Amino acid sequence: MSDATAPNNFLHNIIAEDIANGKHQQIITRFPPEPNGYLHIGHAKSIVLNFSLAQSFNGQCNLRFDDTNPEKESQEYVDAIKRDVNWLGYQWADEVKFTSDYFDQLHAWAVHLINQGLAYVCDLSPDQAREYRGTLTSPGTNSPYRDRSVEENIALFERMRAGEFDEGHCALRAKIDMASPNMNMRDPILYRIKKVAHHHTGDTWCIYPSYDFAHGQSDAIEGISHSICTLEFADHRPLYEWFLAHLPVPATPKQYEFGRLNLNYTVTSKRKLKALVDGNYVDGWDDPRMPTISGMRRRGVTPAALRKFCEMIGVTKSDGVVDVAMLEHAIRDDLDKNAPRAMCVLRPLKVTLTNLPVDHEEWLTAAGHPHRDDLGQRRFPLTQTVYIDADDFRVEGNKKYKRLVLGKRVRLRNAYVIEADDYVSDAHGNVVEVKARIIHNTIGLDPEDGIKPKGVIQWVSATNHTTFNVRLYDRLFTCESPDADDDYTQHLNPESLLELEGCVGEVGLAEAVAEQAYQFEREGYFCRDNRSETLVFNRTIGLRDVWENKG
RNA sequence: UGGGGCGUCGCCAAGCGGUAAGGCAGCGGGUUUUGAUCCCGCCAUGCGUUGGUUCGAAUCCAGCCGCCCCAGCCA
Repeated sequence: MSDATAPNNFLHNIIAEDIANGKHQQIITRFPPEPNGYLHIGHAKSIVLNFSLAQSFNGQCNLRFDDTNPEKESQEYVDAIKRDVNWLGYQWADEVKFTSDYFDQLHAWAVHLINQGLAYVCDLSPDQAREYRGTLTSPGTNSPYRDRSVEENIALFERMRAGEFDEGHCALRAKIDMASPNMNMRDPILYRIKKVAHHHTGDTWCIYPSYDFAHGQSDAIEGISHSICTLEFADHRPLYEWFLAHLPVPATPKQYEFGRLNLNYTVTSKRKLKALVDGNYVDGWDDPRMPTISGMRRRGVTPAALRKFCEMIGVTKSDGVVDVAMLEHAIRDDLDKNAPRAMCVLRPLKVTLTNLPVDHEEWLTAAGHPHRDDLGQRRFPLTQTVYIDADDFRVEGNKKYKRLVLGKRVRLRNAYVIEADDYVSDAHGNVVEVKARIIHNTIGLDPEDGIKPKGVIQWVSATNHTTFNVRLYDRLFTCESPDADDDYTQHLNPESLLELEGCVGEVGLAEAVAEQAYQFEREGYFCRDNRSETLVFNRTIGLRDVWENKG
């Protein structure tokens, strides 16, 4: 990444020290999603963290699918995740890895533990196991199957693998300490029976390793130097280390935890996002209102903006809630610098320029971007009738209103200053047409009579333009912390999507490429939708607007 | 009432014993053919709290208080 900086977070410091004191020469990190849903902005934080850390130290970052639970996983998610990581701007080292690639090794290590007398097949049902586990404040009780002989355990585990038992009939557990104050050490499950086909290994297995039994060892197999995960796994670290200490693993990776991202006004729980999709509250995982990477992409958010945001928020172990305003800032910051400008009228109001002939067609040019010559120029025609936004005309103005007012002047952006002389209204009193005059010799110049316009408004030729629909998005939730409420759907914003039809823009917009950002001047940033057959623009985000904020 | 983690400006976050960076938001002003951008200025005598150590503490020690996570054969 050209914008890859060296964010100095505590993990960066730890790695720098490990290199300085010779503990590691080669830094290898990994991003290990379970393919059970689409990636969201919380994953983006982890992706940027893992890849940028590796880049900072000339190391590598692997992409490993933590696919130990075939019931929830699918190839669709695998494909989507790879696409999203690449789109964010990262390329993993070597080929994509799967925890399921290590199932043979993991199984052999399970047998190793049994042979060491450190694992046993337990016949307790899930319910019974819960009772034996004890509670947060009281120790558990040893399973009655805990002292089976090595031979019996080997035989039973082999029968589990062979499919002789039903799901839930038994499980392989580590023999650690049922009285441990750390719940994870109370004889955790190593393997459970799941007679489910796996998206990557098919029906080769009917027993699958648990997250705990698979993760650290997979890290060891890949030579991961720093295994970074979120805070809720901190309690698993002793177990992670226990496996590495009791197994003949090729390396000893270290686990470090950081605080996951929380964003106000949005949900970042994969479960809840899936419910929004399944409940048809949104138009799929890539609905532009979703905080998923694919949703933000479709909305028009750029990879650079997301990376910038991730660097802005930092990485610590404290769990806070980041203000979406920070995300919005990162998006505007990138788009302002890179999006070519164009004029677009969302709610067209006809303006007849009475002192121009009916067939007038004057081609004007404007810079593609106010500060970037490399973005070229654009051309559009000025004709006798043009459209301006209905909000940009008032019969009566006031000191604050800086647009067109009857009897007053305003500048048509990139064109002439005009003065409104009259207007036409319909039966309901709505203004349907404005009659105005151009002030001659005002392109690039102030009126010769010294009467300057108060403001500038965008416009589009009424006879030569591009017509399209525009989707205006607002935040999906009206409450600041929808994630905190199980009944979060009650906080859904009924006005999160407003589709405008018959919007008009510069002629050049007809060739807009999907996902390519534009700034529609005075309105905001938009990009052509990447799914619609017809011409549709999604509003990524509006311009920062002091006027609006003050009502 | 067990274990783990965290508490610095409205939000995020530097700081690691020498007298509180930065960003976001906000406020005030300047430039501007986008009420945008850009530019300038303002914004924590105080770092959860109470004591202690020290010439000196956000930083060290002790005690409180508050918040988050853990009792899936989920990850």
